[in-house]
Amino acid sequence: MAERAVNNPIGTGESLLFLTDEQLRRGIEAMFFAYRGFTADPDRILQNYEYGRAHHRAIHFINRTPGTTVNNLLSILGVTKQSLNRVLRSLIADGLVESRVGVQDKRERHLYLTETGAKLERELSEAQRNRMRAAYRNAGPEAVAGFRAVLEQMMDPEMLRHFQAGMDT
Amino acid sequence: MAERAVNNPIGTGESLLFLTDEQLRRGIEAMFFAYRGFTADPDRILQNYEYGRAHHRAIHFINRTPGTTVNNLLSILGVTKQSLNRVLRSLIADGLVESRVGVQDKRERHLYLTETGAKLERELSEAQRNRMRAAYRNAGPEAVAGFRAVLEQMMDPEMLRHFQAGMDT
DNA sequence: AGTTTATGTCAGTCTTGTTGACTTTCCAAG
DNA sequence: CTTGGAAAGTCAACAAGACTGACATAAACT
Repeated sequence: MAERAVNNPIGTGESLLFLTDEQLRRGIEAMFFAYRGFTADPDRILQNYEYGRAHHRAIHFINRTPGTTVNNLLSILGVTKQSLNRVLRSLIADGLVESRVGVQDKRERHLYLTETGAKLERELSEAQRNRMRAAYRNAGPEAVAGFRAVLEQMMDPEMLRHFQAGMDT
Repeated sequence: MAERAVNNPIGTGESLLFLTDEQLRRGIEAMFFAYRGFTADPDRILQNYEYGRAHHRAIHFINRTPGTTVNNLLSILGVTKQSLNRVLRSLIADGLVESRVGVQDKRERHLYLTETGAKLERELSEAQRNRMRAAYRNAGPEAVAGFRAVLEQMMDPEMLRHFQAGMDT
């Protein structure tokens, strides 16, 4: 087994993985450089609106789960409520997000995109999807499955929970 | 073709890719959540040293290419020199990085990790490699190849250049 | 000699994260 | 029923790390 592994460092067959520090380092740098590309297009667009990445994240997840509460958004984004609040305040003031007091629990605020908010969301996600689509196409179908599998394994358990929660919506 | 594509959205066979916005959205969120996991361990460690992610990045690439110049580091990291300078200044002051005046071109500063710097680098990269290794193992060999292929496709051309430059070192 | 390049620094701003203190609302134990 | 704590959200102040712009120095190039 050890011998086969040496001959097939990251073989595609039935061999086990034999991973050198060097190969792992390349994976790490791939993540670093790719994430830059991943955020580049939305970042460019956001400058025209005087918003930042934090606004993009809020808009994305409010769009994914309309009516989500501030608290739920907090645990998804992993920031403090004060930090998120500043972002939400500006989005609400600018009329991109609507905040409705909860019916059952009046402490909660349920968040929705307005038509303006949905329009920005589409502009941002279209740019990001175009890049993702191009990457998927050029890499091929098997690569996409592998990409998703490794990324899932890289998540912390709670992040994985949030990720999978978005599957059944 | 359209029919087969519908039946095999991201088939592994000879079918072309048929990508719904929903599938692309999952890929986008996978990147978001996975990047958090990717940086979680180093971030935790860095708190003990009163450093941030910016210091980690500098340390990583100085370790990858010892003797690199400030200018080269700038184009890899994609930040302004003022921003990088603040980070380098503190690392040099704390004795983790050494800056040597260039021999041929005395305007250049060549950067090296000291023994202390190399020690922190090992601590950080070990944590990050462990996570990457675990993700690779759980996802399997074919997944790793796909992961790398998609990430490369996601990079901007200049990032890809820097990424590939690190292959032959 | 004059220009460009590589680096460093000062000052000021912006985004986005943090902690601390506060209000409103809900719920449950006495 | 009341009261005290927990939960959700808001306001204020601060810190890290990015940015721009201006300027300085030294070395290299033309």
